[in-house]
Amino acid sequence: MHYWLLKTEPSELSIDTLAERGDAGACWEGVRNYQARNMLRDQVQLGDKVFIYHSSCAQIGIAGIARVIRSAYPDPSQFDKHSIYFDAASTLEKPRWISVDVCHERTFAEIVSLQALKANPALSDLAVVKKGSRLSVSPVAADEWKAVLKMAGK
DNA sequence: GCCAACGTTGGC
DNA sequence: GCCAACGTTGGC
Repeated sequence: MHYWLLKTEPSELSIDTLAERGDAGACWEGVRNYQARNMLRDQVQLGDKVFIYHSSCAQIGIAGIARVIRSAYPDPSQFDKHSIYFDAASTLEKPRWISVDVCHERTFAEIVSLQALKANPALSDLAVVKKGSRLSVSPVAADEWKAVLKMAGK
């Protein structure tokens, strides 16, 4: 099992919205970066745990935990002409973009802020604390996972 | 709204 | 294949 960090703008899909979906979970769609796509396709596995990170918002940071309930499959939004994620160059036979499904596991009592993440020396390698990091999917080491849980309390 | 960092595009 | 121009991301 591996750990990941998934970025989302809460106005698009927040940890609260994810919680409302319950066991059905949500499709993690709209990843349009090849490096992130490759990780979704090749490495993210059923049962993996992910941190849900809120970006571009009032409270930036890790908001909670979700679990992968369906591994790599073609991102439906690439075929949807009405979606902002529509990609005319992608075909059913050769889909270009990949989704996974995740379901909510836990919302932290308080968001573990980016500031706090940056202040923790144990997390200096976390992609999200690095300047210019734009990957929407990034790996989290087991000890980093534990360190964040500790910061979240309990 | 600003701007640094990064990714993609396209002319050559 | 190089690289300048452009677009996007995302923290501040």
